[in-house]
Amino acid sequence: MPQYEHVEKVRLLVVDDDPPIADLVATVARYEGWDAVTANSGEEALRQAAEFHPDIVVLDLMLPGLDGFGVLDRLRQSGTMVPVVFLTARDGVADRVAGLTRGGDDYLVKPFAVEELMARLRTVLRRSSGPGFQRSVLQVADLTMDEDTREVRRGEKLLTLTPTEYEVLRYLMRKSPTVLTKAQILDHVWEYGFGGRSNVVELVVSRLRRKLDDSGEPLIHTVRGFGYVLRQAAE
Amino acid sequence: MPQYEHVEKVRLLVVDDDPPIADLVATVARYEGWDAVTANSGEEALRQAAEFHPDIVVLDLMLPGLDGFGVLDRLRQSGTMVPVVFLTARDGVADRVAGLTRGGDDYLVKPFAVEELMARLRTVLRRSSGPGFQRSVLQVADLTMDEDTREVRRGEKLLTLTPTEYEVLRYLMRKSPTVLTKAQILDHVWEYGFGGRSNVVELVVSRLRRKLDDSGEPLIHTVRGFGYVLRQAAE
DNA sequence: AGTTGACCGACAGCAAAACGACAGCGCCGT
DNA sequence: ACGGCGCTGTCGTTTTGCTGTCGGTCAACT
Repeated sequence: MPQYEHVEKVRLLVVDDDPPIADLVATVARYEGWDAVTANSGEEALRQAAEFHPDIVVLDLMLPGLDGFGVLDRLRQSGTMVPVVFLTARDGVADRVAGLTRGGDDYLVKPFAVEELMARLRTVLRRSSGPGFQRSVLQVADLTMDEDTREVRRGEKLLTLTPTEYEVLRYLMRKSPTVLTKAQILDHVWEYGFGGRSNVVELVVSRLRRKLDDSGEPLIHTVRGFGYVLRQAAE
Repeated sequence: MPQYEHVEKVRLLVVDDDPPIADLVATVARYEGWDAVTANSGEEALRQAAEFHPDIVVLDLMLPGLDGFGVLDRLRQSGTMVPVVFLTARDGVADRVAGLTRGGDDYLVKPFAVEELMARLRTVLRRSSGPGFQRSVLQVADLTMDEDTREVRRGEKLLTLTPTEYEVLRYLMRKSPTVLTKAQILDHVWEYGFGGRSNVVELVVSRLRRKLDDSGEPLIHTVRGFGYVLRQAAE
């Protein structure tokens, strides 16, 4: 079931001065089976990095005192090549971030969706773990999703999905054949702090169905009173 | 038989300003062999959390004084990652609930059914107790129920159950081979405060029988004048 | 054979889900 | 800076199918 396999648990360090955010990320990561620790300041981050030896770091750029850039410099000075995914405010330092993402690192704008962050983390890990990294292709029945090229196919047929549709489908595919509630989908795929009603989930599912269930048997099933599943219909 | 196994008893803190509700939940939990304490205000909840060190918390969001969100914040600030299942009024704070299932927590709308609550608690515990959590599959004779995929099978044959049927069957399976009275089933599977003390249970059992006893020997047996059991017929 | 409890078909009310239509917004190209 | 287009989410309507009530029939125990 898991797409990315480590022999050992992935070790994640989350650095954000807003404890709820740091905990949120750490919690979600632990649910994926990772080891996660948090730091709420740049200084603490350096301490944790030295002790914990993370495989990957989520680093907020906007930190009081020693900021994200500072943390990054010090990390690199100490010789560690640990990959980093940056977090930045929307209108923050977007241009300066661009230069940071060369080494296989990545960045995300706040507020983000947790599934999006986890996907980026998995991608960065995959790319940075040795040279011969392989593609990540999700598959459920005759539906495939290539996370590198963002190509989605039902059988041979190429589907054109909007960003939201893509994210919802990825979540459904990743969790398949587990049944997900609308609240779970909403909470994982939409940005934290999104106020909208779970009605949007129905809508996106409806649009997804039109695109992918058009050709062939339905793959997205409604579990009335509970939620949705993506799976091949069992007999 | 139990899906989630603690070496020690599960420690549950129930927070609700309505004492009957809090006691109801605590009582059911104790009946399952858990340790349970109650708190009727946010302040008391924090005190209890500090003293009792629960493994999981049931937290009503609508509390006088320090409300559920406040309690949650304080809990998290104090560094405890204890998982929480929230209770909310139907048209109350349903919108503000967005984001709560993201960290692995869950929520339930009042009035709820006790078995539903217990099931959610077990799920959350299972998922948050370390990595590599396994599926929860109930089995009685050749009848299986996967609580993640909600797939129910009699032998190979896949059954399609409505939500109520599913809940009644889960309760029967979980308690098998104990005989349950209709009142017990009604009290556990239907929302507390459900008015119709009619023959709904008979009806649902009847519908269940048609779906699952159709193929093979009957598994649901009537104990006339008392109730129902789910078990393989004893010769 | 009578009495009581259980079973279950039929129906109606209702809640959840599907979806069409529209409006706001951001993004992009010019 | 402006205009256009496509994406997203809201609203409201339609559709679906679950749920519980009623009441007649059946089975079991006395």
